[in-house]
Amino acid sequence: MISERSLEVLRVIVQDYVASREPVGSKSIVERHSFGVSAATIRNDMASLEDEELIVAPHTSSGRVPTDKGYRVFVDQLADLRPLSAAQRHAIETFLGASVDLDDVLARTVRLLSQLTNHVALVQYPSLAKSRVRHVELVPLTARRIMVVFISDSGRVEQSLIDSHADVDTAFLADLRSQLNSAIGGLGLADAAATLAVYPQKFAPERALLVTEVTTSLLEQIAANRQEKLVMAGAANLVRTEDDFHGSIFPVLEAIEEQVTLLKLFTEVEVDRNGVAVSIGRENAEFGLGETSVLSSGYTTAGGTVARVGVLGPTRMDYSNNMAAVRAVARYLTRLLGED
Amino acid sequence: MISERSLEVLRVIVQDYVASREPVGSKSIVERHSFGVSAATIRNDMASLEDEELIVAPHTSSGRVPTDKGYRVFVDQLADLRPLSAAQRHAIETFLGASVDLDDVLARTVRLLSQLTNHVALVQYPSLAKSRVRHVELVPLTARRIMVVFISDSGRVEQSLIDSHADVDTAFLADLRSQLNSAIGGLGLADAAATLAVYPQKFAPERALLVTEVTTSLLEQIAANRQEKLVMAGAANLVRTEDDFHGSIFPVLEAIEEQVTLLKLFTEVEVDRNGVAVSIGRENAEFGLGETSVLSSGYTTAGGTVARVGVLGPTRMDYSNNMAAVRAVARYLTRLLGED
DNA sequence: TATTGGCAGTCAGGCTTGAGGAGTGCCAAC
DNA sequence: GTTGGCACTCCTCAAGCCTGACTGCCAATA
Repeated sequence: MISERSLEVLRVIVQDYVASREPVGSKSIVERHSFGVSAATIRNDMASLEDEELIVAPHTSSGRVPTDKGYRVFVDQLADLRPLSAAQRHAIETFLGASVDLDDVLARTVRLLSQLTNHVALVQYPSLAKSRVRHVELVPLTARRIMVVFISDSGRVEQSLIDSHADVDTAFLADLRSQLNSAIGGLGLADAAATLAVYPQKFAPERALLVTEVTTSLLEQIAANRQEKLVMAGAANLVRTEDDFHGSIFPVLEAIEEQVTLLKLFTEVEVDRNGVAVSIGRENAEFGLGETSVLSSGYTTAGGTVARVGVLGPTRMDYSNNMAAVRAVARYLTRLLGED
Repeated sequence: MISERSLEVLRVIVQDYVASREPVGSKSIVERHSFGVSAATIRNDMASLEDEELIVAPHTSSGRVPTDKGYRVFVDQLADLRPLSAAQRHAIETFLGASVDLDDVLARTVRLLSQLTNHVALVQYPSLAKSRVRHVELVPLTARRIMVVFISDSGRVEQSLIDSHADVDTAFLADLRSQLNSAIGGLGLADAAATLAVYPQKFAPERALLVTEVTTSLLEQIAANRQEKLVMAGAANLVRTEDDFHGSIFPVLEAIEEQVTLLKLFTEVEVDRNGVAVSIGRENAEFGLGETSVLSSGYTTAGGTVARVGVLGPTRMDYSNNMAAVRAVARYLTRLLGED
């Protein structure tokens, strides 16, 4: 059984190690914190923490370092989210408040978050998969060329061009547009796709070809964009913390560019009591990220779709501060995009 | 005066140094290449190359390493663009050929180029500033909300939403749309902006407010997007080549995320006889990129606007191969986007 | 005049050694 | 349960030494 004081020892070990980058020993603990007991007693506590595999000694007779499990206990039980400073809050509001469209908001968000935490920041675009059709627009550009625009209620806009087989009847196109909108407007993407698949059948043969061209284009947009999208910033911070990675940061950078990996990580992890999900070290080993931790939180758009925003850094990071930053940014995003 | 053979010696020094990462000495040169003279003779040649500051010895009694000036001479006079392998050509065609819209093409391009060269690849979006208005679309979404879409002839599409002061008259909106298109369709952006600025004056007071809202939104889109855009991939390669950077790669990664810097570099450099611009080492010092080289080439879109595509890596890189890759990709891009 | 072989001098990098220091584990005493 | 003390372990750093690689110069040669 782990005593109350032992957990307190774990807390200061995590804190001191994160701050100093050096294994922390019993003596330095009694010097820097007022436990009211001697170093020998701390040593006994450390021995039981080591039995529980919460800390480990890199080599005989060195100070101790938290294990992944130790960080886990720290995050779950010991860390209190340090509230952001007034300056930080102010930065969030002024920096994000100034943005206009969705692309802009998310681009600013990653930059801001990477600066707040000094780590790599990630933002997931609102999922198209879970959102609904807000509007479809067909625009004749030239005699045969049509632009097809698809707008979801999460604010994403996709467009593509089609070159029709024959000259386009503008009046019919306007008609088709409004028909399409009443047919699939408001539907979820899966339903919309199902509807679109059989849609051309209703039309006379001479029209069906054009309609098929349009619906095909829409289906492609829906399908191609089921795949999620991610924005990233602050890769330079990885280099700064390079020493925290036992091997090279090469695989980490690779994993980051391979967005699929991160999206999976982002979506798999469960949110804790603070609304922040934390995945630590070896928990990410399958992704080539065995020495990194990922913090993430969700934000909600007007359409009610949820996406994630988070931070990735070495296991040895300041969880208190970073969790608070992630949570604050996610909340602000929800406020900004939700009232839309 | 530099003899013909001395230049040949410079060539093999560059080649061997790029390949081996080690300073190259006179002995290894005669071993690996058939100059038909002795090491002592090569030493004399190397002495004159050193007088001209084309090579330098990192320390007394070590082999020589090319200087920035040496690389410059190599690139300008000695490098022949090694043609791409059949596999590489094939990769370009299949990988880029499969893409659909502009975003997709450019996203694939950077990834491809970074794989072909094993360095950081960069692609600049076709400049909005030099392009023309292809089409403007106004879409009523709800009673008061309008989506404004702006399409340039370079293929870029921008959109934003406006919340109108009052309910929107749909018929008038359709009318306004066609009027706007005939007013600014085909104009360059500067002209379009000038026209839009005074456009609302033509309307009756009860209409002017709505028109102003629309034109303001369009002007914002034009203004906000004069600023260029850049896509990047392959940052992990920087880490792989970390040893080539005397200091840290931190400032390099920072400079890369600071797109303004790169855009300046991209546009300032002049193209050489091969259609590839090369900026070497200290030539980039002002950008914090004193140890990197940037290769770039231009591509042209249907609208005739020119943008750049390129590669960034350590000064010690395989110029022959990389210049060829950049050129090939740029040419393919021109073919792909030009026929649009 | 261009080239060559030889030789002395220089320096980086790797290896070994030894001293110093930090921290533990254990034990006997409180 | 807590404490002080002591022996032990192992990292870190600096110093010293050796080896190998390469140059620069010179006198001889074609």
